[in-house]
Amino acid sequence: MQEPKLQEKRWTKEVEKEVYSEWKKNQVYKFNKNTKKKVFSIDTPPPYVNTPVHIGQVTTYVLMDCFARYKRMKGFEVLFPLGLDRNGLPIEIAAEKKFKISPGKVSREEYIEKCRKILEESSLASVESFLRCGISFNSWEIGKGIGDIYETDSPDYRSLTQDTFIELWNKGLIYEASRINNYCPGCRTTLADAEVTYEDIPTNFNDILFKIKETGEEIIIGTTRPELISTCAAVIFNPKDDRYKKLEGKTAITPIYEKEVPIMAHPYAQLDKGTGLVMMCSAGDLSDIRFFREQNFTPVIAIGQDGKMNEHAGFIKGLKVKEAREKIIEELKKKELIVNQVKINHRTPICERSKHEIEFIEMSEFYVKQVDFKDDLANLANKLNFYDEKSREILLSWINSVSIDWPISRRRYYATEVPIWYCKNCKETFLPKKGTYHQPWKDPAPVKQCTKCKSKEFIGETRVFDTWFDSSNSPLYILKWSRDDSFFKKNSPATLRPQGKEIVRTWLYYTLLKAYHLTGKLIFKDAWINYHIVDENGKKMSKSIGNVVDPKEVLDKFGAEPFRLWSAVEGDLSKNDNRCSFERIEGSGKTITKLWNVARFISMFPEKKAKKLMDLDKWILDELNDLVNFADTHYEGYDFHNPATKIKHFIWETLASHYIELVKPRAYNEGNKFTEVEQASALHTIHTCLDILLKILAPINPLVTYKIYKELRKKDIHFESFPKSTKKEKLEFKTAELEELNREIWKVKKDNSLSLKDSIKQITLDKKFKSIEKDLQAAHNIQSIKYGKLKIEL
RNA sequence: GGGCCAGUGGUCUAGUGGCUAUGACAUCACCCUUACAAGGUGGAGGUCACAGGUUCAAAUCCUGUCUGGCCCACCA
Repeated sequence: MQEPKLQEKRWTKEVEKEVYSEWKKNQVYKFNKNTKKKVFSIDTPPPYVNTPVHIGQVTTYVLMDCFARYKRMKGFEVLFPLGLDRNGLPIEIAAEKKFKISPGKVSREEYIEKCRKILEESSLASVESFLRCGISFNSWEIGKGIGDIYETDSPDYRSLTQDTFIELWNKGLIYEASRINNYCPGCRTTLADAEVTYEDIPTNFNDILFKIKETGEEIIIGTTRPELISTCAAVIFNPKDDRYKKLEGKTAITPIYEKEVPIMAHPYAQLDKGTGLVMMCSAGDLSDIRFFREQNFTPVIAIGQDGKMNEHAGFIKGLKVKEAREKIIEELKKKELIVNQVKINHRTPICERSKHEIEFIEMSEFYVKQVDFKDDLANLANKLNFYDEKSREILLSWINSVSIDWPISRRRYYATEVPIWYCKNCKETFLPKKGTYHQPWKDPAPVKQCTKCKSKEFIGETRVFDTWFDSSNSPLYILKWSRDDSFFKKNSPATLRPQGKEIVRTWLYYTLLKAYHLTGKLIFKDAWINYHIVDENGKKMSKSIGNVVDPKEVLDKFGAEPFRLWSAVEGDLSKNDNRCSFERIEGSGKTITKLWNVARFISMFPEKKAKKLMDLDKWILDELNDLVNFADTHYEGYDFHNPATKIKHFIWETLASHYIELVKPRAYNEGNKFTEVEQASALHTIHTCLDILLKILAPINPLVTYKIYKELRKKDIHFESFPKSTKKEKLEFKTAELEELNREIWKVKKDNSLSLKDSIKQITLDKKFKSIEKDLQAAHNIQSIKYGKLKIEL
């Protein structure tokens, strides 16, 4: 026996800092491009830099780190880069707020400059929580190398985005068209359907009087959008609706505007909704748009890009949509044209980001074809492995619902520019060469002279890309598509895409779509879709409720290891939301302490080679072997929850309470009651146990296992290989039986107010325990043992 | 409107037909036991959301209801 090799009495945050700082300094997880090992690649979600990192986000990165570390121990070279998302609206909005600017009022250069100012301040502050959690990203340095931190607004990344555009353009998969689109007045830009959500918003349902031109009779039409009466192009009723059959072919006159419109039968009108009569306006909602396309009506757009009514709206011109609605209702009331008004909850499309109500406005945008490829995409979705399987449905139902192509151009500034120039004279389009970053609004055109009309003047495109057009490149970027062909060829598809379920319809879908267009294949094999960390009461964390937990607070209070263990133990994030409870995180800390103490205890004993193993030692190694198997198969399927729960139980119960208590006397061997061979078996086994335990726990708790292993073995545990299972031993007794026996003895002593070290005169045991009788006798201080039905005599 | 998932002691949770329903946290009582009071032992606490059905047997299977969460939808 000696002094414990682990000096510190407990695991602390200070030791954590020592460990992760050392990893960062020595770049231990750097990606080796020339490796001979198989590559396991993780297409990590780039966090948005301008919002503080959320506890849920950190939890998902911790789990990704578990995957990465496990794969390293299984002999893979792991590509695990950190990306930072820096494009798009939130940055612009922050800049507008802080510097009181808006597009149009300042030059584009100045506007972009202000965005960069905002980005400088946000810098890498958000990354610190990742570092403190011991996450094994390949690099903590920003760079272009494989595995380095990348930024989505770097010229390197943006040029790749432009390259994908050029390639898709050349393949004929992109076209420009003028269509009615989702438009967010708050963000002042077109949105794709994927960026629109719905909310029930209370609004008035107004019954309005229209006149029939031919007969002079009045009809009643219900609508939530009276401000759009000026754009009404038809009145419809359901073909099965007998009430209105007589109106077929007649003409209705719209109130106030006095416009004559046809009345027709059409299945869009539902019998039981409102009065059964519907006024079809251009762009009141999506069904209107479809109707106009189908009927070949020319839409009249009454709402401008500023979200205000335009000249088509007549007397309500210049008013914002909501004001216009109030104004026209007032006017209709004055003329006694409203016969009824009811408050209803109307399912209203809103912008996912700014929460403004969506309007439908016609604009010219670039589109990526997707409607024609729905079947191919569904096939692809069926080939992708989903963890958990039920998440596949989210993607499939989204693909199924896609009805228009993907509008990718936006009228904003801080984003990747659409790389096109136009001949000023004949409007011929010119795309640049791939490989460099282009800013057509300020850079000269890639050609000197128009190939068609010989003009020498060009206009650069001013529009930019949807941020999803950028984000959906991430796997192409990290695998060096179009940059390092041999690397891409060797390592594509990527292994894993981990991401939140709420961005299945955007990030996951668009990534698959783009990679399919560009490569014809799946771009990753596995998709691990995570649910959310919610607050203690199961409510979603949100800024407005004020229940968002800052990961720094958790790390300051409890440290990384309790947090990491909690992340794994708390629940399976691929199946359910998990609740964030400080009490539970703190509780996990006790397990870390227990582990530390077990290791400290074992470190007091010298290591010995065992000539022969005792049955008790065989038993614990067997138990651990089961645990190795269990962990290995579950880790393989990205399940760390079930193994973590079992490992925790093993540490507290099987190992600490039962095995160590029983083996102690033989390990100490005071008074030489045991032979040298028997003692050696104990000393060998406790060290072997600790080794294996540390290794299976290393992916989950890298800092503490690293430290212990380093102190005892002088090696980096994370580059050891994952333990392999061995043959099962044949033992007379089962684990549950042994544990029950111990409990029974402890209970009898306790009931008789004896100390645990007090002796027992005689015990009668089942014969199956014969092979470990010496250990039982010593541990429980038994004077004599007989065999038969259990009986304890004090 | 359609679909999916869930409902188990105060809280969270395991349990897909079979002993007295698992475990954790919290709570209460007792105990310094040669690594660990950030420990140990023991106790209290549940009509398994509700109603009906299938079965020798139901937390578990079926039907319906209620509640919560999510996804989709052309609801004026």
